[in-house]
Amino acid sequence: MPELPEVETVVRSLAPALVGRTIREAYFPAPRVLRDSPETRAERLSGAVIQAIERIGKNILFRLQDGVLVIHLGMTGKLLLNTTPGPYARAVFTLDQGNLVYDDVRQFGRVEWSRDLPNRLAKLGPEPLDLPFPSFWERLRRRQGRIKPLLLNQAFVRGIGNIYADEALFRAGIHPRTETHRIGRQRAQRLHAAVVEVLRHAIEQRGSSISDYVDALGQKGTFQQSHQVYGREGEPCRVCGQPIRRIVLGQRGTHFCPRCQRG
DNA sequence: ATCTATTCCTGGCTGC
DNA sequence: TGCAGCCAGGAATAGA
Repeated sequence: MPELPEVETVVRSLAPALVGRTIREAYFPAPRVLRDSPETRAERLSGAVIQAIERIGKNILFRLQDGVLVIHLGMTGKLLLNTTPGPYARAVFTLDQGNLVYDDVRQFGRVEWSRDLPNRLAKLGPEPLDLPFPSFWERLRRRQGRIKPLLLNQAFVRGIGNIYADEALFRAGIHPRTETHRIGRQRAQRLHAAVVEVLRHAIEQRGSSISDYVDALGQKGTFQQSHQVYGREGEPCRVCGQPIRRIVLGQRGTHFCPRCQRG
């Protein structure tokens, strides 16, 4: 599952190879990834020079002269450099040197061209690694509901997904079902620090490879080895030995330690 | 406006 | 061994 650390790793692995390259041809074997973006046409992309590559939350932005190409990896999306397109290639960009293949088994991802920044990106919350605690606290105080779904809400902060929400809550010692208004300033401070710490650490480890995540060079991340709760149902907590529990919260699998994380 | 449930999609499990 | 049926989940969308 590509979340902020995985997408950041993909961007870092793409940038040296792609900045300055020209897209010669764009081909979409599975137009579903274009969703309802009729303006994303191969003719428009042909001849475009990639000026910069950035990450906004979980989105990858390719800055072109006259617009921007936005790719969201969804659940199983991969951007691969210089490979032969396989059966799940959904978009293929032939470059002046090499190629770039967007591969996505489940087609939850999307590829979208836009002249300006798409509106849905403008609606996203701030980057969690660029959000000082006082702003985080201000935003948190204005919200209702349980804390885990809020962390997943991209309008609250952008880039956190199911893995890092669970991992951050464990590190902060907060039960995922905790009502947001019951989190005081001190616990909020612990949560803010935990989010920053877990994301930074995961980026250093080049992300988590749970099922099939790899970067643009096909390399796996190693942060899954540092997971404290995600994917560890029934295994002993690394802090207290209590078995890790899994519940469904906000329609998402949620992992936590019943002893270390209290409501 | 804000929160919650549903839908999309398919490889890989599980269990009979 | 084979196969039906379920599961994973990001985010757009609809409903409360």
